[in-house]
Amino acid sequence: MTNKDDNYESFNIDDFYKKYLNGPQLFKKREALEPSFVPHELPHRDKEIEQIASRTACALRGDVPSHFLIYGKTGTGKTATVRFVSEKLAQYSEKIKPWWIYINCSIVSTPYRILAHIYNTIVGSEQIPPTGLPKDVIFKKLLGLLDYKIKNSLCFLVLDEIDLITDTKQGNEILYDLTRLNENLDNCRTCLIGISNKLKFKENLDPRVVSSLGNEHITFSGYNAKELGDILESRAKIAFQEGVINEGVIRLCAALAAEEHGDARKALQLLRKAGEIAERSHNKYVSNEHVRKAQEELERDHIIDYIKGMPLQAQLVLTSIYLISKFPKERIIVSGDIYEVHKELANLIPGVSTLTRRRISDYINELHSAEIITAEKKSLGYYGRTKVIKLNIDKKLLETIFMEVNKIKDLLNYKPILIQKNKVRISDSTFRRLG
DNA sequence: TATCCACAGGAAATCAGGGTGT
DNA sequence: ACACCCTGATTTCCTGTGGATA
Repeated sequence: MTNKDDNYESFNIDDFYKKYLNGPQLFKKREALEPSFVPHELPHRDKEIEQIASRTACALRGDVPSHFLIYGKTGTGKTATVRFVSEKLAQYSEKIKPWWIYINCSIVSTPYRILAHIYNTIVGSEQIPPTGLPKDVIFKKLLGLLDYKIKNSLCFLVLDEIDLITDTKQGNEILYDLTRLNENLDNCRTCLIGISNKLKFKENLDPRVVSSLGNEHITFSGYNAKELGDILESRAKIAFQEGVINEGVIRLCAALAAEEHGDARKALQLLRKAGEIAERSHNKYVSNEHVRKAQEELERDHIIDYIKGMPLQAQLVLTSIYLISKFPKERIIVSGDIYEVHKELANLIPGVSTLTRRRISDYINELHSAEIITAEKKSLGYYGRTKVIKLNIDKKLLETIFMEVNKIKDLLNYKPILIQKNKVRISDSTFRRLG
């Protein structure tokens, strides 16, 4: 929920709704632009559809496909293609239709929950509680259920964003267990399909898992601008009223999304947001200007959501960085400074504990990979090895975000002791001298 | 050339909070 | 009531390290 629009001195909701209803209606079916929408056709994924179809086709003859992996960056149609093929496969399955169970590892992220999710999906209710039982008990229950409920048939287990669980020992273990499920089953067979955004995720995969899962894989490449244009066009026809979208708008959305890695999700988001902006400003059609605004807003929204969704301690780490960078004097921010300032801030808020260096270091890394800050490892010789941190986002934007976070808004004018005393770990001149 | 700074970051352990079946 | 389980956040313990300095 964003409430940018209701910050007026007095907002009249009745007028607003009346005006809204009388305004132009641009959308016909907005869902067609959502990431979860599975279209009837998937332009420019013929090769990929064919590969997945041929890997899984033996299911039609009662054979068991071997496990496989799918690689490709976000918005290249991996999940949509799998869903598309699964529906087609069901159409052609004469006797018993195979089961398809989708597991999104960004949500269902622990071994216990993966097992519970599979079990609960098959029985159709929450029979396994969210926590409390031993894992092996659930595993045995699941084996029994598969043999009983999916008798003489096949169950596809699709693990989306599988790379999110392979960085831990437990994650690897559950994958190993899942790949060997068939050895413990009598009547039912399973096929594992792993979907990953990261190409190099195999690196921290258990070699035993690689051998049964990773030998075969399908790669989805990004769409180029023309292909994105085709996708947008076919979706726009479903989503918008006639005449709302012109070709230039589509080309612009496609070009902007192609600049990333050919991300269709991004292209669709852009188009949807542009439509919303046009509607909000009572325009009858979408213009290039709306698209550019949409891009800005999406970027902003993304940052705002991310920061607001961070745990308080992470927000405090970011606040520390903000406070150090706020004071006019150019200075180098290093991890040690952040640790000190965070300690001060944590002591100012009741019920918040200070963290160890180790933990702060993890938060710094997280902020770096979210591209909110840049943290560059630097060796300063006799002055040690540290990370040099820079704030990547606009300070004003950060202020407005933090003004809405109760525990933090009062800290925004706090002057950290190391600023007060003008303590500098590594002086600017030293830093410059060392390059 | 040995030393030493100021951390980085991996692995395992711990803790609190929420749960289980008996 | 009890022993035991899972999870997520964090701590503890630890080894590693690039390069200016003595």
